[in-house]
Amino acid sequence: MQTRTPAGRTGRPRSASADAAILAATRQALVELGWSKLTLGDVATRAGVAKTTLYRRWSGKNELVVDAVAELFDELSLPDRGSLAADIEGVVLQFASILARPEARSGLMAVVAEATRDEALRERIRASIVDRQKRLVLAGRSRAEQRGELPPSTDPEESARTVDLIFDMVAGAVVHRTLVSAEPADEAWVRSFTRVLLQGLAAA
Amino acid sequence: MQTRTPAGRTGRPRSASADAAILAATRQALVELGWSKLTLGDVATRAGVAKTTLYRRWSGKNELVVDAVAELFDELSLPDRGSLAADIEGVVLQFASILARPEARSGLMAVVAEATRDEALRERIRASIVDRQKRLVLAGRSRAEQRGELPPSTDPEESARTVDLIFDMVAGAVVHRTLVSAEPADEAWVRSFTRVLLQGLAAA
DNA sequence: TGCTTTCGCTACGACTCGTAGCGTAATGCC
DNA sequence: GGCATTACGCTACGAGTCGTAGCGAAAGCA
Repeated sequence: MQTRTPAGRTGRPRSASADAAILAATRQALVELGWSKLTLGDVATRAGVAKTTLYRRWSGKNELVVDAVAELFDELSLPDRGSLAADIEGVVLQFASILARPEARSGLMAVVAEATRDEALRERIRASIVDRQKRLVLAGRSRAEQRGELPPSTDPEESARTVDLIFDMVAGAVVHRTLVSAEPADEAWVRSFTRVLLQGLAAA
Repeated sequence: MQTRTPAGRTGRPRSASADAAILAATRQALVELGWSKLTLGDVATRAGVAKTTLYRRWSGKNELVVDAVAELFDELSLPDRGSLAADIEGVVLQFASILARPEARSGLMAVVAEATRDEALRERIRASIVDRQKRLVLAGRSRAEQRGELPPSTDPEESARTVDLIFDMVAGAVVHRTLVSAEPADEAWVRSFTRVLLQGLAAA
């Protein structure tokens, strides 16, 4: 993923199956060993490639794990469940089920931690994980506006800020619940969360 | 912090100043090196103690950093600002200013990541950081109830669940905003956040 | 058939880890 | 004051990981 082989390029092309094998091996190693005990040499062995092959494609552990984890979030979708509340509950449950998987838990938090001191890594995470999933917030809002559950957005800048805020609130709450409080984000919790998010604390 | 010298104990007592020096050195190393490049040998040198002394008190890097970071959150307080909204805004801004410090950013996320595979570490984090700050949510609610801004809580179990939910929403949103989105949780953001938290998305 | 790039393999110096062993320093108990 | 006990600083050690270099073979393209 680091440097795709350009189209008009001479020489032996990089093996596409090696990429897939390496990313899968990375996730498997995250499950069995966790972030700190994961070594690139071990990943290479699991994937059946040489360590040097791995270093030719990824500059280090951080970048590799970002790519391995990013794929997990692509399965998120926003099926139409009839109401804004139901739509939110649905996608939050999906998000929670991904975060419940050990390869996502240990990998995601670790790269975020590393990203606090690495601007390029932060950008990579934002591009390949965060921004890609903001589509869900946008889709949910436009659907709610069509239903009349939310007033149509006017100011585009204000609108973008709101999307960011919602995303931070939803993703942040689920992550904190799952990883810090270490309690499951189950249906009961998701219902309570959605109620507060939509109607506020005062209404409860 | 690991094993305080019991009262009626013979032999040379552990140096209390060494504890403080080690924790301060750990925070300094977190600022300069970040989590992944922080080594216990380096921390020992910075603190002016032998590496073996450090290992006698903490079993590893994880436990040491938890203790070093936990101290940062003890300065949180909940001054009475007159209304629930103002109280929340105040404490969220304090929390954001702590998370803006590099020693908190890189240290906290990293130990949370490690804790996904270490039950004892998770418990240590909960005891020394998370649960200790839930007092803020409790204080804010009881103050709001006295003001009449919130209905008095009846069912104690339901009440405890709500406290946990609020805590996950507040802490999660600030952490996500600061560390993942990498945008400052400034006054404008905090005001928007508080408005959604109290009145809900539908009202906005 | 040449040219180019990737591949697997081996080997390497540099570094960190966590522990052990030693002699010394500081305290409580008799 | 002397003794037992524990903490301390220091040094050294094997084990493991890091990221890179060099090699010959393989796989594409002109």
